Amino acid sequence: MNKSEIQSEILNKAELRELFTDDLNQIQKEAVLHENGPLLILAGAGSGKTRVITYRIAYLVKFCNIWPSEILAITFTNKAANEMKERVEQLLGFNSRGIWIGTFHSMMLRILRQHADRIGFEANFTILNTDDQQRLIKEIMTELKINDDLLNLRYVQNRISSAKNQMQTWQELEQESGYDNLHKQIVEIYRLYQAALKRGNSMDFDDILVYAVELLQQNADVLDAYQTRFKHILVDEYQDTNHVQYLLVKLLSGKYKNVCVVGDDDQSIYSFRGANIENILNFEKDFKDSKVIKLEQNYRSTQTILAAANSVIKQNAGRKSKRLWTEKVKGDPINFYLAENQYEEARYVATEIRRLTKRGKDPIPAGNIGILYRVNALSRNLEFALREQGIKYNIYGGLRFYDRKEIRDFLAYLRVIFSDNDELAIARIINVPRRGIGDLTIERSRNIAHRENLPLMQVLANADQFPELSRTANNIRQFVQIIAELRTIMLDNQISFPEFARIIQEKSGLLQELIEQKEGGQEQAISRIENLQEILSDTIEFTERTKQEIEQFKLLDENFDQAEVPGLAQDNMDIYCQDLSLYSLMKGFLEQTALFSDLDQEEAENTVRLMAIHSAKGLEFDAVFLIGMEEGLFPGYRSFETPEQMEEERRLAYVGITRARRFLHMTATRSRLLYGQTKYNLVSRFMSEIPDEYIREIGGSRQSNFDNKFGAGNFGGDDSGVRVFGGSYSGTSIPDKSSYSNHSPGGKSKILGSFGLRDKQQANLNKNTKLNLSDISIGQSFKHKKFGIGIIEKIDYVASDAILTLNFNGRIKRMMASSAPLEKN
DNA sequence: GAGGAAGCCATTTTT
DNA sequence: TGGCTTCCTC
Repeated sequence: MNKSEIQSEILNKAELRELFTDDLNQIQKEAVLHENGPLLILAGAGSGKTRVITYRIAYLVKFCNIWPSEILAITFTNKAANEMKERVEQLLGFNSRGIWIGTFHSMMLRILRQHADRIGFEANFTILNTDDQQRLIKEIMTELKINDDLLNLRYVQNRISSAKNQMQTWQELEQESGYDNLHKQIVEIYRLYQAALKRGNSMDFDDILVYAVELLQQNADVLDAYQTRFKHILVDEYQDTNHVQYLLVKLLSGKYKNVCVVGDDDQSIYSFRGANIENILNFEKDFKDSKVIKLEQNYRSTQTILAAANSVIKQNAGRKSKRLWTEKVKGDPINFYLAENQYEEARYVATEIRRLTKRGKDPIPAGNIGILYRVNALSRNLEFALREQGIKYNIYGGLRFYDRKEIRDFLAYLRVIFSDNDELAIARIINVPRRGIGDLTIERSRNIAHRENLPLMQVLANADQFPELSRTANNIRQFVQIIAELRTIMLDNQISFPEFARIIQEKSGLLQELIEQKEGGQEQAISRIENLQEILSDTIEFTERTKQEIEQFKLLDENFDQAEVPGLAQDNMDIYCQDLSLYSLMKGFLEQTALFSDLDQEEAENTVRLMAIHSAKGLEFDAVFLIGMEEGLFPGYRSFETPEQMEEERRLAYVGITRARRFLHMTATRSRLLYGQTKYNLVSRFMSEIPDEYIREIGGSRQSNFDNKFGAGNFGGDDSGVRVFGGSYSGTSIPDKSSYSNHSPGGKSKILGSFGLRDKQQANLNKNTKLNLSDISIGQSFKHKKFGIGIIEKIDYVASDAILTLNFNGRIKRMMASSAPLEKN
């Protein structure tokens, strides 16, 4: 959107309408102007949905006598929320502060803080992040002495989380099925976990939504207040909402029914974390008399790219009917490159990127190029090749800033200084850096705290009074001393928050430890020190922002009659920080870091961006590289189990393809070294779903795996792929032999055997396969070193491998034939 | 309680 | 392959 076009301060209503007409197509306009009643906007990829939402908000305020504070707009991420705020402000031409724009979590948290007492919490309850959550669950499991191979931490965490997403309490989960021992154990962990959270006056992320629903369901007055206040509710990315979120939308919109949801069922890619595609598919049933508007004109991609995306996604059943179209040019064909191995694939990507950025006419800026992949592990090979070509890049995803150890440690110090009773935080840092206080001491101190009903910090402060702690009392005193000093500084309130943060890093010894590691030659320490500095700038930024926020609220206060503006008086109460004291700032900062995984990270300046396809949702690039288009990788081997999962993979492919504006490259390899194993994957089925006319093949046919019976041509003896590669990319050397170390001639001939597998389902020539595929059959029994005797119930053939579903005396396990430690019984 | 060796296991991610 | 956990020894 052109900023200068929208100097809305000087626009009267007629002119604004004019502007609407200019900027929106007929259908978008219809969506914006719809006033009352439920509205479903099915917005295809690149159809301008963000524009529609922001215009709609502006329209409601400007033309429909709706106060900003009567609007609730829900986004998928905090980043999206900030962008939306900015764009709405541009349109409105005045402060849009009163509008509640944010994620479900941040908005519901705001509500919960106001009414915490109604659900049995103190108003200053704390939020557990994923890490805290894991530690707590682990503690409980250790206490229960659970060491079952099937009950690993992640699995339990997932089960609890999905129960919560379904609004299932542990009691309800318990009733679900009675006799399964595994199930019982999960229920028991869930029960103890909830009890521990409650005891600590804390909740996890999922709880925020669960408790919000409870609050509204059980308190008619509270529900009525919010229903009355929020005359309009807008929800973005509705296809990725889960059941609890659905309930919240339903509850909050109960009075006026002015709920507008925007989404695209074809882009639903988060079912693994409880997103329910049915929410969007059933919207018309759930909300009576709803209007449906389809945005089908794509403003992003060339015809070729869009046609390819359409032909892939149309393989899915059960979609809302829609057909994206574009007025854009036909554009370049999609390049498919079949590489020998992952090194070549990476080098192809790097060379092509260089070519795009350096081309004479109309070069593509690096910042407009994205490399997307199904699994983060694929980014590693690319890094090397990109560096080799001197291409600047940024990797998104993987370990996030706030998940880093040193950052978590620092935040834990903040929490410990802030509160006496944050047991998880204390346990985390009491021995960081090393102070000679081990697990046993922590455990004992905790027991004392629970026994004596004292905050843990006070037990530590009086360590010498408890005989159990006498051995380490000296070390504990050292720790208590540090915290006490820091706390005094906080209460004295004489220095700024950033200064204080720096002092914490020094006094705690965190910084010193890293400096010593750096001097000892440990490379990682350098970036860790940088991260600690980075968080200092976060505190500076946070202080500034808070200052502004408080001022803006003052301004609102002076200009408006509190009684007149719905919600103003209330909102004034619940801003993060009431003042700029250290205490207040710390409180606000901790709250933010709990919810904001990436304090809307600065967009890196003009660098190529690497990320998992999931993270690319909502983004677009002039040129996109989709790498690793291989069966077993994308679609991932786990998705072979059910048609639903396969459809989600296909939606993911659709999302990936539709990120591209002009150029799209898709790549696969003949042999891929991943997780320490070389695999010979078939080219992804998604490639075959794109008609020939849109594709230009380089280095090999994408169809070869499917129609080539005996490996003639592309898998023949010569390395034609390499020649094309080496020949057509000037400036690149032909890949040296070392690139091929994983690809022996023997390996090649073995690929041949896997061709017919899809049809015959029995060839077995893959050297990785421990079990002979042609020998196994349903009903056979095998011996597993851990689980004992198991019987094969199901065999799913995948590429040159197979997923076996085995029944070990009632326990169902799935394993890959190639790697499962099974012996014939 | 610390540190090293051995074993284990690998999606996707936001809040 | 490599990052993380657990087990074992000092």
